[in-house]
Amino acid sequence: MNPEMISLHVKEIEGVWCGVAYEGEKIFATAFAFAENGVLRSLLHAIPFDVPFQQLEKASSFAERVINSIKAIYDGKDVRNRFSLATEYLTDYAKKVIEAVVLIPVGYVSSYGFIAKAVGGSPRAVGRVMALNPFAPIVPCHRVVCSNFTLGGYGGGLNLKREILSRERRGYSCEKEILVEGGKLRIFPVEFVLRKLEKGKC
DNA sequence: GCCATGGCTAGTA
DNA sequence: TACTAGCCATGGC
Repeated sequence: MNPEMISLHVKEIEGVWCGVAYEGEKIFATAFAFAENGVLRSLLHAIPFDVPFQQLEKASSFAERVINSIKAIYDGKDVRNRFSLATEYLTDYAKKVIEAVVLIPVGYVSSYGFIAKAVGGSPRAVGRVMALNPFAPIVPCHRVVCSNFTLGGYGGGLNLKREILSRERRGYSCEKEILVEGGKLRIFPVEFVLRKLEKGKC
């Protein structure tokens, strides 16, 4: 069922602009950036085009919770809030990819290719879903990198992706497998990516 | 480098 | 609708 009115709330916390598009306790899009305009643009791009929206000065407590979670994820904290996401506007394939990415824990990354092996489809298609992910960083697309542990891409810029990953460093050293819908997903310590980046600098 | 890949979108009829 | 061309945050050779 379509929402009647989507509310937008955007807030700056310690230099980072976080935003959420929501109705009741359901999230239609989230975004974060270093500029208010960037966040608003992402939100407006992601919400269903045929639904009216309003920008609120005063957010609900739910929106505050979401905004705080976005900032906590940016800070590299282990956020375990499970919000209700409006995935019904996504294709079945995008839902599968997003459900797998949500399960990648803090301190680990996976690759476009391994996600494609786990849920089906091709690495390129996974990259496309990540590029269109309306729920960044609640759906942690920053934890999806290339198979050679280079960064790949990121809507908010690769510097931002590197920044978040370096905050998520937990000192893990072993890869492992997690169960996702459709199969097993191989995940790797974020250290693999950060080491590769540090080598690249020299 | 180059090409196969596959999901998605916009344009067109 | 249905089809098609073209776009991509890739991967493998």
